[in-house]
Amino acid sequence: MDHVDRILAQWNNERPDLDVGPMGTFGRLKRLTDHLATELVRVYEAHGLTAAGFDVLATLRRSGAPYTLSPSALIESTMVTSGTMTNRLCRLEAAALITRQTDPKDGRGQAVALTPLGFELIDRVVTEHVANQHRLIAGLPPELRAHLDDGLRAWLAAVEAE
Amino acid sequence: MDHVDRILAQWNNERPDLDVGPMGTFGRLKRLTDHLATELVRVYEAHGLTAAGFDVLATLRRSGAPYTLSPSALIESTMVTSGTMTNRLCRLEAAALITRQTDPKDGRGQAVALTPLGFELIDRVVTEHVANQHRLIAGLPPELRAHLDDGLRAWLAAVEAE
DNA sequence: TCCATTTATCTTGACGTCGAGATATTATAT
DNA sequence: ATATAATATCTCGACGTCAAGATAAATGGA
Repeated sequence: MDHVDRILAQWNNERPDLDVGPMGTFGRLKRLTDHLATELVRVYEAHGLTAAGFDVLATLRRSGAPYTLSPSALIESTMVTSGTMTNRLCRLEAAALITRQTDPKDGRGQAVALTPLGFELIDRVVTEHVANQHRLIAGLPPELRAHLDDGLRAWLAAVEAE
Repeated sequence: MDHVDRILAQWNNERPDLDVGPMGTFGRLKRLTDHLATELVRVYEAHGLTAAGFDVLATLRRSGAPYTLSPSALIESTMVTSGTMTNRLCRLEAAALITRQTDPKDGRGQAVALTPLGFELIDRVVTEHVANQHRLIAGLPPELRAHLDDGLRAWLAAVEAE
């Protein structure tokens, strides 16, 4: 009988006509994600980064040398709008963690690249980030974790298939 | 080999020193939650509500007659800050979906109550919302869904136990 | 060649959120 | 009784996000 169960019990009282079974799944998903996001942000902030900044720097870092992508590619990877990406890039550029140069081949395009400073920073933060994720998932027994992974993978595939 | 698997493969290439197994779980969790949130918002917006507004109205509705709670109780239920709740309540009050009255027993406190209009609205929206959740989870086979629920419940309990 | 269309990015305005601090009220200790 | 602490809510400023539209550059067809 956790927080979500109590919510479901309230709905069953007030709206017995509704089958609120799925609401339990959605509710735990959201609540869990919120908690985890809060914990992950701690590490970013300890290094002066936001989740948004981490997202961009990590995408550039894992893309491999020369750690350069177009804004469009970053938008695609991170699932945000172009306005959001412009804003993220402006802040990261101001912090000297990335550079922006116009593509000589296509005057419309930009090349976003990690600076040495940005590379150093994201490499350090990612190491801590992964350790943080290990810590946060440690409370979930391996078998349950495997089941969770199966469910997440299947559901995500179903949702993205549409 | 989904989107998240590709990210993990990139990290394995670039940072083979890191054990990024948990990142797969975190990544699918976030990606799935983002997709689902987008779908849920469709229903709210079809009725002129935001997710924030729905959250408050639903909390009041399921609390039962007289559909009245203090801002503090709403903050507790919805896991937002006091500033956020004040902002939400102002908007809902302006839309005539709730009323705010100072508690006669305690001059510091307020009583937030659904108006008849708010009650009507949230009852209609919740019905559609639940149907929407049924639709979104339909792509996940029952056995996988049961495993997912087990994992979510256990992990949430572990995270909230700290 | 030249105009219309498409593409890539940026701009703007509105909203939701948080954190820190302000204000008002009540509770408590002396 | 009074000062202090605790509580409930609100205010303010900053940030991240989105949607819609603006700008600039490349492409393609007549």
